[in-house]
Formats: sequence, structure tokens, C-alpha cells
Amino acid sequence: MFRIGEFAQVARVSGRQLRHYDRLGLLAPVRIDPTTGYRFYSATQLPRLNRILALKDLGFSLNQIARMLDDEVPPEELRAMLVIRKAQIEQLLTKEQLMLRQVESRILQIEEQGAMRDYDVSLRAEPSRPYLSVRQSGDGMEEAVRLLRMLVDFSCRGLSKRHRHRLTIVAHSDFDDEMLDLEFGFTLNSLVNKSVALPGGMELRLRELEAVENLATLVRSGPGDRSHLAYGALGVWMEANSYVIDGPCREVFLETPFVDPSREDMVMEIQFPVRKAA
Amino acid sequence: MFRIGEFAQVARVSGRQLRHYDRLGLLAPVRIDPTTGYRFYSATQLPRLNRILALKDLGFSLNQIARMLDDEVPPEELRAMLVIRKAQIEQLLTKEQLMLRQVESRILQIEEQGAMRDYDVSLRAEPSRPYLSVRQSGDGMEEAVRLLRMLVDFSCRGLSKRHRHRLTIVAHSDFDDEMLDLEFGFTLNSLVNKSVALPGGMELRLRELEAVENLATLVRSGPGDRSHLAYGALGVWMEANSYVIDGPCREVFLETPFVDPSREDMVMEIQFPVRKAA
DNA sequence: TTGCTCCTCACGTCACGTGAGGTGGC
DNA sequence: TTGCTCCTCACGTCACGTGAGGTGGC
Repeated sequence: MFRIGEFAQVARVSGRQLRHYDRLGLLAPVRIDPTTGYRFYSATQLPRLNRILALKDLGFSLNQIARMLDDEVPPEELRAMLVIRKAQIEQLLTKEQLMLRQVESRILQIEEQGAMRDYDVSLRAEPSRPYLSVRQSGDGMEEAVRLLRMLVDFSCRGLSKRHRHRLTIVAHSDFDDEMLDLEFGFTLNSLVNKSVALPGGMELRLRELEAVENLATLVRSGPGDRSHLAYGALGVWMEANSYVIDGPCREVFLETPFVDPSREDMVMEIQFPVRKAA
Repeated sequence: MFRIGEFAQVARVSGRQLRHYDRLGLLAPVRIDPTTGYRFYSATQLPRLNRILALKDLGFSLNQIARMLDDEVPPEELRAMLVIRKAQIEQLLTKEQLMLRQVESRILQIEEQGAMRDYDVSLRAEPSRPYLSVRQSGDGMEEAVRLLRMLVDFSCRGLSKRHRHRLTIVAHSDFDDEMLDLEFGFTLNSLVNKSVALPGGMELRLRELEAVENLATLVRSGPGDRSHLAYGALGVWMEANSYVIDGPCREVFLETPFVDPSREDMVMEIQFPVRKAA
């Protein structure tokens, strides 16, 4: 018979821990003095305590351990709990291997550039959306900006805020192509009339913007004509994480541009569908 | 300008989370309506929020992130934080790889034996201790048991509880040896007289029981003559975890045996010094 | 007027660590 | 008598989730 302090020493745990396990019903002392409340433990309880500690080391919660030590639990259930835990650990491992690579690349970045990169890329899935758009080819940016202004103008009058989701540009052109082949429009929260006429003989038509499983995204704010750094950061990220481009790039405006003429800033999310390189 | 709900949607976080970050000073809204208390966010805050989330994904705490986003912090400190975090992740990885192997071996065990093994092995370091002992060779257990009884008897009279630590047997014999070469004695909490005479012309002498870096241990209780299962379990554990025996085995009595003649139980810890197999 | 969104408490999570304040046994 | 050990609250940890109860804006 040990008092709690001695027993704790033998088992290399804290007294508080033993009281905690007592309260949870995981390991009750063999005797409690009725007048002093002192707990008394027997050395024969050490195997049980050691099993508790062993399972705790495997990452099980105390509640789970309580179940596992219950003699009523059939071995199949025990096995199932272990198999589940195994899968969890495997998940953790791959997640942490990824973390490790990312931390390493941040360290490299600081060593090379003296600070953390200005852009943070994140990866997510994106569902499909109705997209009211017009596609246009040209060779200059000015044409594109004019069309953009027209769209913003139109949206303020002709398309209610409830239907409208976000102003989105899809870039169909290759990057080394001289010709710009862009699609301008709004993603929608709900369906609207099938097509809308714009000044200049153009017409917005409704189609579906495809869902994307892996979308590498990056938010930038600043003048619209200096986004090359952001694109560069996305490229570096893809290379570092072994992804390659897997579809046309999108630019999504998170703030409607041009509405406040005193601000040149536009906040947009740049999106690249990607897939793991072979 | 977004209200908190819209901003949360765009950033794919919860509103509660944004309020939490506001309270911590991590990300304050650009404006708070004085009468309603409504928080308003700008899309230009998204890059900062994304950086917060990116660092969170690397396992940094919100407090650490607050420091890392502070412009006053020099890049060397940033780098140091990342390097420390990298080391932590590496530690985690090796720990979890070990966990994974242990879980796998438990699963195998259940599949083979229909239940979890009765013994749980743990590994720890053990410091050196003064050891008051006598060494004796013989070929039978009876001789050993008689000596053990004598020691218990002596301890009750001649060695105060404060000095005495634990009754310990060191097995110097090889296992395939016919001859038993055992050392009996007490580890001590503090130094006592250099030697003690026992009946039968024997003498306890003081020496040092060596420290052990890696001690594989297992607690068992039950009649003293049926410890082979426990030894077997230790052997299986060593094989599964690629350890080999690296010194004489010890048996440490956690309850003084023989004091209650009605109980045949003895609770002991079996200890093997081990090292990683080459 | 009815939903909808927002607000501020405040408890719960998980496994204890760490005092605070008080008491039995040598 | 003085330490020593033990006892029971009860707060703190970490990053929010989840109501409770109440209020502004369309």
C-alpha cells in the first residue's frame, strides 16, 4: 500500500494526474480513508496504470482509454479503434511532412530575400457557378479596361446585388501568346435571363464556370497594372510544391473596381487550376 | 467594405474566428460602427488574414503569429522562429512514426491473440544508486528464496525504512547457463555503514548499481514462480522495436514480499538494460 | 412586421499544472 | 511544535464552437 505521493514516484506520474484518473474512474485507489480522504494505492495497480500510460502515448484520449480498458469491450471493437487511430496517425504524418517542406521553403525565402514573401498562396476546391460573360480577343490592355468599366457600369444598373456574385475574368490565352483572349463577366448567386445586350453590339451570355478540384489562389491589392509579382509568387509556389497549371487562370475582383475614382487599388484573387506534377 | 459575415465567407473562416482575431489584436476591422458595434472589413485585409492562416497551418500559435506579423521584428528573429518550428516538426515526425509502429504491433497482437497482451513495456533512463548486496551462485531456486526471506527479515529489523529504497535482484547469469549467479540486496536512498553481517557467514557490502540509459521495464504481479510470460513479453517487445539486451537483468520488488503470508502475490518490475540493434 | 445579421457574455473542450487555504500524522 | 504530505476547490491553458439573450437594418 502506497500513499499517493509514493505511488506517483514509483509510477513516474504526478499526484494530480492520479487524482484526475480517479475522478474519471480510470484508476481508483484500492482504499480511501474515510476520515482524512487519503488515497491508498497497491503496487498491483501498476500494470493497469502502465497500460493507461502506454495507450496515452499512442495518442488515445482518456475517454477512449477508459473504453479500451473496459473488459466488456469485444476485441473487434478494440481492433477497430486501433485501426482508426492508425489511419489518423498516417494522416498526421503526411500533413506534417507537408508542413515541414513549407517551413523549409519559408526559411530559404528569408535567407534569400531578407523577409517573408509578400504573397501567401492557399489551395482549395471551388464549386461550379453560373457565369454571365462575354469573350473577346485583342492585343492591348486598354480595350480590356474599357470593357471592364462598361461591365461595372452595367452591373450597377442592370444586375441586382442579390444575383451578382463577383466580377471575374478568365484568361484563355497562353502566356507566351501575343494575343489576349479574355472572358469578362459576373459569376452569379442565382440564375438570371439567358443573355444581356451590352453597348457596342456585345452580348453577355450565360454559361457555367467549371468546378475546380485544386485551385491555387492568392489575394493581392494594388494598382491593376502591376500584378506580375503576384503571378511570380504563384509560379514559385507551384514549383516548390510540385504542381503544374491545369486550366485557364482566373482573376476575381473582391472589391468592385473603379467605383471610387480616387482609389487606384483593386483587390483581386488570382486563381490557377493546378494538378500534381507527374 | 464587408460586414463580418461577408468577409468571413470570402476568406472561408468563421465570424467567431474573426472576432477572436480582433480581440487578440491580430486583425482589427478597418471600422467599427460606434452605435451598433458592427465590424467592417476591407478586402485589402485579405492578404494579412491569409498570412495568418498560412502561419497557423504551419503550427504556430496565434501569439507567435502576432509577433511574426509585427513589422518591428527583424528577419533574423523570424528565421529563428521558423528554424525552431522546423526542429519541432521533425521531432513530431519521428515520435509519430514510432507511434505508428506501436499501433500496428498492437493490431497484430489482437489479430493473433484475440486481445491486447497482458504486459506493457516502457522504456526509460535510470540513475545510479547505492546498492547494499551480496552475490551468490547456486543451481536451485530454493536457496535463492531462502536468502530473499532472510533479507526481508533483516530489513525489517536492521535497516530503517528511510534508508532503504527497494529490494533488488541482479541476474548475472546467462540465460542458457545452468548455474544461477544472482546478487541480492537493497538499493538505498542514502549511504549507510559500509557492510553488514548476515547469519550464515554472509555479508552485505555496499557498491554502486550502475546508471542505465535505456531500461526496458515491465511490471508484473502474481506468484513468483510464473514470470516466464512477462519475460517473453519483454523479448517480443525488444524484437519488435529492434533493441537487444545490453547488461544484466534486474528484478525490483515494488511490494516487500513475504510480509503477508496469506498472499503469494509479489509485485515486481523486471528491467533489462537495452540498446538499439545494429 | 418578419427574417436576417450582428452584438456581447459565458460555458465547454482536454488533460492536467499551479497555487490557495486548510488539515492529519510523525 | 515543526515539516511533510495530503485534501478540495478553482483558475489558467488554447483556439475557438455553440448557445443565450438582445438589438439594428431592410
